[in-house]
Amino acid sequence: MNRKWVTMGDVARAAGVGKITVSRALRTPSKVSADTLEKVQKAVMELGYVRDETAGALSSQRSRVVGALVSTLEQPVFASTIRGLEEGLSAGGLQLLLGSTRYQPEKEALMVSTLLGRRPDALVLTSSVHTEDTRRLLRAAGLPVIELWELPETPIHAAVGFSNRAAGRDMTRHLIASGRRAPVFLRTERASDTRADMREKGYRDALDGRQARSLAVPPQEGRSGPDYGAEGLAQIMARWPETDAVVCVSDALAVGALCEARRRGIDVPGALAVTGFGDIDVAGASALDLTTVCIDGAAIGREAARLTLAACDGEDIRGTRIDLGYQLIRRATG
Amino acid sequence: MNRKWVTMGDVARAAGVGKITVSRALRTPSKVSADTLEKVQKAVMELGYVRDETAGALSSQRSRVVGALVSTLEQPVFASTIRGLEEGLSAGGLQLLLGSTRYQPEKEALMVSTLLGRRPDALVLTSSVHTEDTRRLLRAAGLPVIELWELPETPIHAAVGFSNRAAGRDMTRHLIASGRRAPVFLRTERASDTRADMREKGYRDALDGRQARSLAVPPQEGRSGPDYGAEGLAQIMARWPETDAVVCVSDALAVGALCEARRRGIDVPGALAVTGFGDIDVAGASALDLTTVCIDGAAIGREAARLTLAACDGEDIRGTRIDLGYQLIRRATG
DNA sequence: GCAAGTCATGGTATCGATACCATGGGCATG
DNA sequence: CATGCCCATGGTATCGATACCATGACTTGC
Repeated sequence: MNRKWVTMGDVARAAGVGKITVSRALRTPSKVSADTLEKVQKAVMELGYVRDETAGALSSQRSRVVGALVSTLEQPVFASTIRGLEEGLSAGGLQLLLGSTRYQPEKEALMVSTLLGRRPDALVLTSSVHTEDTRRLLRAAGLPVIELWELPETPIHAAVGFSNRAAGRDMTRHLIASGRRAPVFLRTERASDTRADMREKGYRDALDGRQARSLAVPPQEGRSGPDYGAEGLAQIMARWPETDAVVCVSDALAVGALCEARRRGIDVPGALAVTGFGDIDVAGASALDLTTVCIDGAAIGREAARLTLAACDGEDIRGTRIDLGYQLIRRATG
Repeated sequence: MNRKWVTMGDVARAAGVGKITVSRALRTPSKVSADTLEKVQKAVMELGYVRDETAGALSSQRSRVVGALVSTLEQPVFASTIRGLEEGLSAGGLQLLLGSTRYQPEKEALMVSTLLGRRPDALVLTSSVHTEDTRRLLRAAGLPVIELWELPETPIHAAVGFSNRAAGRDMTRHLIASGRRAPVFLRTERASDTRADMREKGYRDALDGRQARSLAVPPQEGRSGPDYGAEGLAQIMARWPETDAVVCVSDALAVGALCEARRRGIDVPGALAVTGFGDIDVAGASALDLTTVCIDGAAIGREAARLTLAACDGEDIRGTRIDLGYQLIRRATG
């Protein structure tokens, strides 16, 4: 394999100018005369030159890379968030370096450290609960950090999201207001899924003294959200037969729970309400028609990109908290 | 914001050794005595040192970064592919730099060029049809390129995937074998979605002379797969009332088509079969129970990672074509 | 008409880590 | 005991682009 790259020096020689002029022509064309700009562009085209951003990052101390960490990409709303983020960043000339923690808190510090090795200009974390190791790393690095999907009271620097707790509370209140007496919260068991924790807290808020019941299905390799939902519903009905509503932590679980309920001949929504979270694309399909909470993942990503660009422009974003809210979508299942 | 990073020189001073020894202690610990290794590690911990991979990449001419390009992350199987890829790469000490083309062919060359700016050690492209610009860039860069999700006759270097055409053909044949006479192919209209093109070709192969009918719904901002599926079904029934099967290019479309059919009181699968593609997690849920083609996206990603690591180790991967196949999942809708 | 200022351009040092070569100590071998 | 080799370590040049400062040409204003 050919391992020779054309360098800025080659371009400079071909164009008959100094290297630095080539650099300016590409980075800040306004600082170069129209004449030389043209010569440089011609040489760039002819040689097929692609600037080495790594070298540029080293000398300018600005990498034009933003590191992002998500728990998983396989939840569609996170994928949308990343899309929004990537669109916004690339419009501003920044690139995205992606890592995933797979809900393992001990991986977070490791991944942050790996990302920091690339000297990103900012970091976007899709989570707001961090280990002490992670916090130490972030403090030492001293770069802008933007947290997504939750709104901590005191973000590290800035946060974009909505209140998972309020969303869980509103959904549960809605169920109670429409006559449900014994709603149960259904989730998967994950040590560091604080978004799920907050939704569950919201559920408990709404119950306010009444009996709160929560079931957490342990995740297993090779099984999917709907599997857990189906299994969870079976366990719930076995343990608490009087249950008349299941508040699921995600749409995937809700779809599984809903189908399992129907399979057992339980009348939904007559005898049992089932609600989800996220409003995935199939949630509104008429065979499911799931009552859920709609989150605009792409908007969260876009807003995060906007903040990131501002921070990279030197703006002080500390203390910014942007609440993008959520929307309770009432459909057929509750 | 603090913009000062601890350097290798700082660590060397603190540990009382030379910089180069620190480099070796971190990169190839076996080449350093146990004694100095310990001293270096202690200094690293105390100073909170994180190696600057950018600088390392510049001097070693190996970035330990792999660029990946996908059409979209919002299709769950691509998300799984990326997960598999990322898991495999990070196990081998490589990082993933991600870009997305959003099905716009003219964006591909731009994105490839942007990725090449980071001097990746290899490139993974989730597509096999490239513009001439892209091919020129790849040739000039001369790095290993791995194509996913399709199996071109002559891959640039290596390819991992399955035959979309065979999958489309098998699904259609299955429908014909079970007595369907007038299957219609339903897809979204995207200029460069060659995977959809190949599935459609397979559909035509299976019809072999009989009348092939295909409907392409134009994509619009803010609408989702199920929307297109529902709309597509409506148009199909209006234009070709005798249709007794709809072969959808994706599960998301199939869910929409299925629900729309039911809403119209069409008996599925009695009067109409509906099939999908991808086996998304909710496809198997009993309310849908969709007949579809299952693709192991994560396996494609893992296999791609394996090849990438081999290529980075200097192995010649040219000509490798790995067919991971697919599985026709027969459920209730056809 | 001359000082002051602006603009385009180039030279050189620098960013932080690694490759390459050099060096010196310790050990085995004859 | 001398030779030779290996191992651990360090010095210096280098990767490719940019920051900073300098230079010279040319314009502007009184």
